[in-house]
Amino acid sequence: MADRAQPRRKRPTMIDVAQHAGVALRTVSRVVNNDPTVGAEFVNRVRTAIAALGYTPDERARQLRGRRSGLIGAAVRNLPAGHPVLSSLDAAAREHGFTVLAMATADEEDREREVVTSMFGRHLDGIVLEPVGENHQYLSRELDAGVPIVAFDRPAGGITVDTVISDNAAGIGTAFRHLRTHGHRRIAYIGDAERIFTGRERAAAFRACVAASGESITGLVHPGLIEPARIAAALETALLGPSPATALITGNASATIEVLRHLGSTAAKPAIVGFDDFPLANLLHPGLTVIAQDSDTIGRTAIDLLQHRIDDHTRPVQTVTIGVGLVVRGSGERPPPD
Amino acid sequence: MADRAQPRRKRPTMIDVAQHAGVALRTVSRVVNNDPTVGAEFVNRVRTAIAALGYTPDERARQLRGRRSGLIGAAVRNLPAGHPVLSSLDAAAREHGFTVLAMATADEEDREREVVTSMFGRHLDGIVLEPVGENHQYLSRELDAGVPIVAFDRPAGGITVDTVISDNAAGIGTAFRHLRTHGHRRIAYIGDAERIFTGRERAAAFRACVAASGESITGLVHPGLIEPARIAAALETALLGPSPATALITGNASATIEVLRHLGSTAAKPAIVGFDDFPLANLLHPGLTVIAQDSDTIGRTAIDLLQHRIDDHTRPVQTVTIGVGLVVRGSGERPPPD
DNA sequence: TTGAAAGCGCTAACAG
DNA sequence: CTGTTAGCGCTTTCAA
Repeated sequence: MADRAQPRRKRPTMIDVAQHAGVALRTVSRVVNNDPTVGAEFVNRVRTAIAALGYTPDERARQLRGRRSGLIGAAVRNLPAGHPVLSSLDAAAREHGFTVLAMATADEEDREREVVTSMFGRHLDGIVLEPVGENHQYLSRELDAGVPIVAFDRPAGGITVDTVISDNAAGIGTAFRHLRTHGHRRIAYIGDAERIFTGRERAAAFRACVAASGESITGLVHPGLIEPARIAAALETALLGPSPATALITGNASATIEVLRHLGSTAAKPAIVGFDDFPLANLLHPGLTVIAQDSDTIGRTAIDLLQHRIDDHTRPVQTVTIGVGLVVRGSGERPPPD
Repeated sequence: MADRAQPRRKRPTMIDVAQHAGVALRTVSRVVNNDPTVGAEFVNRVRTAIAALGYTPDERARQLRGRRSGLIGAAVRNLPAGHPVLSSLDAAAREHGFTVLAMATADEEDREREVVTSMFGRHLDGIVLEPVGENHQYLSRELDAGVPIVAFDRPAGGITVDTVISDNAAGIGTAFRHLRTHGHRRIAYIGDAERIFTGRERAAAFRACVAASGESITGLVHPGLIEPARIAAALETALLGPSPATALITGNASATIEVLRHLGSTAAKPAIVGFDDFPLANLLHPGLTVIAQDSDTIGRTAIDLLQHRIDDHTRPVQTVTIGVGLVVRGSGERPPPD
């Protein structure tokens, strides 16, 4: 509380430091940037003055003069709710000497645009984007200007950028075969809407699996919004029809949770393999068998691609597909009722 | 892929736009900032030039000249792992016309300092901080300079700033009374280390509850690191001693999860009330009864305090305590064995 | 209503 | 090794 009321003191600038130390502006700049060609005596004087005045460099001015900012923008859907990739992005970026500046797109296209535009305006060293929607043409100008951009989780539409995605088809295939191995013939899929890239890919892969198995697909595929009523209806169709499913594949973590919630108030005990792992999946009874994305590798790969693009903006654009794993915990190994 | 190889085109500046439109620099600036005192004809010419060149203002230069940045920094422990407050911070900030720039402190003091210093250097409009460690004296200079800072979840040590915290003592009290009401006499606490503020507050509140109840406290209070071995040992002491506990209060979400995990491989079925709610708490059997923090109100309050501080940097510093709630789901209503 | 010129705080050429 | 001098791209006095 001390002196909050005193006249807002102006922050000292490099000039103030130079005067205080009795040296030229340039010398202060050299000391601040650890230029080795400064005499020990001068370094000392400047350091003392900096400490005395409490000087901190103004990043805005510094960068205006055209240095790298050391900042990578991460435009992600949500900041909080289980964004495992963001933490590995952050860790990997740190190892490359970058700081991650995260902003949420709230899964809205307009918001994404605002966020990314604001990042451009700040001249960050690069941008990692979890694209929302289908059209990212608005990025093409910056792309041409050489701004490094990497997309992850879903591709950016209408532009060609380095991209990191999970092997969704392989994941669905693995889940399907796992359930078949455990004796299931009627397997249903409940997942996200197909206007979302991952929802589309996973539903398509599932349809291909069913077709290859020779089963009739009727009543088995349920893409759509993740909301209680829709999920309840999908479950009813899948589990109570004339040729009911004995096993489920859920298309993402939200779908899994909604399905489990609904099943909790039901007698039905289908086998379940969920797409996406989540922290508490092993506390359930039985534990939830999942297809786990390798979020750590996704994050690291995104940063690697960005670093390469920063180093050479002419290198060929690359799409990297990251493998997924099956984590067996019990829910996917329940046999079908005889 | 089109033309990635072409010579990196320089981004157009305001001067380029002015030349292209055949007007003065100042006029372009006026148009960009929606200054109404510009002739319609000029506005048109400038707008056309902007579109033709794909001009975007350079925020760095803009802010260097001393405007508000519209950015609020959020220095939080982790970006991903269940940070509910961050999302409400983001939402509330947006309503105030701010964008949240989130950076992770990784719960390391040095890292926090780096992050916050970098935020200062960027001259953000304010900073919301989840403090790490005990000493935040290094902030006092900026504080005196009038930079608005708000702490949440834990107080910042050694400085006086607006603060938002949950009513930890009330939460523990509620949990304790709830378990007593359900017949428990021996209630144990397993929580975070006491060098952490919330760990300290909750353990202290728990001790006070036990003392008030007249029970002996021996073997009941277990603060410390959240790691399997320590939790296992604590559980053993609490549940298998000469006067065993029949109910548990866990000090935070990590502790709860570790406790549940351990109990899963055990015959013991104590009643449990966890501090902190988490997404899947209601999928467990029985559902987990928790003390839930009001993260939404915490986030909104932090932004409100920041806004007020921005509007008037002389106003008295304020600490706001946010109430917590009891969510009954089953685990906390188990009776003690007779 | 529009324009010319002076900086914001800093780094980068170029001299001394 | 150190100092002087231009700007970076923009906003802002102050004139026209």
